[in-house]
Amino acid sequence: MARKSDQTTHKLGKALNRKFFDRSVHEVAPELIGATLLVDGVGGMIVEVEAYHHTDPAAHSFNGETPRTRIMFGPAGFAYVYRIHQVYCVNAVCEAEGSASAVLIRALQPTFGLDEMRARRGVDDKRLLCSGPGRLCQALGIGLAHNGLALDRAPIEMFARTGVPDVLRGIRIGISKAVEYPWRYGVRGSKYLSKPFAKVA
DNA sequence: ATTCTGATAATCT
DNA sequence: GATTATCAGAATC
Repeated sequence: MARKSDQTTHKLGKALNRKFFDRSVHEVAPELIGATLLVDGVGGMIVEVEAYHHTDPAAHSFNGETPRTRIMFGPAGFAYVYRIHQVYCVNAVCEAEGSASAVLIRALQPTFGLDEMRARRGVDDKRLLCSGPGRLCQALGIGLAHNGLALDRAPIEMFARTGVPDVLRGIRIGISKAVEYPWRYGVRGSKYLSKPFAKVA
């Protein structure tokens, strides 16, 4: 059921390499807004992310390395995938090896492979394809098999944004610790956010 | 538009 | 046995 508007693409910047991620999460997270994430050619523009720092009680890495969080303690530029309830979430590991910081990818604006995403998700509404960390993993076919994969090698591709979008900042969602840290970023007015941002003056 | 509840499984204590 | 960086559907404002 792809309509013409579904096939609209956006301009892709240069491919992101590991160097891009080897900086503070607080620099990388806002710059990922407007970038593009594809897995096997399916994906879209990132419209919402959250930063998790190793000094942050809400981060999985806060209490030290465990088998699950091993990837977060490795070098930057790799995918950390974990399961929560019945879905998966993807993160981009940032900063130097051992810093255990990552950016959670929370929502995409679907642009490539709409039909495949609809088939995997079992819904038709474009707004429900990738508007949430679990939804976008299902739409792109991401699972535990992707844990530890490099973000700059097949099947994963990431591209820089070509312009600077209007980026909003706010408090993170769905966590119970360090609730007040304003480390969520998103595109102002996007229809594809997992939740609207609270109004800010 | 906001709030709630149950599903369901790996991980850690 | 407790916890969880979620989702969908239902109920209520």
